[in-house]
Amino acid sequence: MATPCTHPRLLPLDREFFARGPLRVARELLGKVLVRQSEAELLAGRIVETEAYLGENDPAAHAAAGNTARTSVLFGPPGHAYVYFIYGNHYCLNVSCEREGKAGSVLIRALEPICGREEMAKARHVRLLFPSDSVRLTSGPGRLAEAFGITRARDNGCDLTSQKSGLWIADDGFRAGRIRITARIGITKAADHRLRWVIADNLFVSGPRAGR
DNA sequence: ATATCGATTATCT
DNA sequence: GATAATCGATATG
Repeated sequence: MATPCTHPRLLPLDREFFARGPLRVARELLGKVLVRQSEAELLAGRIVETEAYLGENDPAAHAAAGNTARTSVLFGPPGHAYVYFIYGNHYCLNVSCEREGKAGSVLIRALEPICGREEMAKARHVRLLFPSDSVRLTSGPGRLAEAFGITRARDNGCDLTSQKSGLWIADDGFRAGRIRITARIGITKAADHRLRWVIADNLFVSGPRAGR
């Protein structure tokens, strides 16, 4: 049996939180909690790694292609999920920011599991034999999406400021300690800007040198 | 420890 | 037709 989740209230952030520039939102999202609630399960993970995508003038951003069927959520109101499919295998989750009409988003790159580890392990096809195995649940954008059952069909465009969507971002009072800012990972265009925020020394941060 | 590669498909040129 | 905001496996130092 999975251990029950006992945690302070997980109330959603308000829309104004997201109605700011992606740099600010990327920084402020560190330490917040991504929550998935369905009839079957309650999943929660603390955000430990984010990246800012700046909108139409950022060559690395999907919004650089303009407002298309794929990217329309990015041009909509803030606080909504932009989910895209990549490399024929993986989904990734962004939150839209800025005011409606202006693109800009934050990619959620890694979480530290808070509750629902057993369910996440099942979704990820991972066996939790040692404590260190939990790193592979949510360390990386594709991994966390799989752990939370996030797909484009299910979640693209959903309101991350509402519990009714079943997927939201909460503040449980935790405040991130030391923070590091680095270049973004896995991109070829505009790769020289420091637009990635991580909680220093957190084992669940993705990429090399994050611990094992 | 780093490097390289295959998977597999939506989207854009 | 090429590429991509990734991951897991395999090879090599």
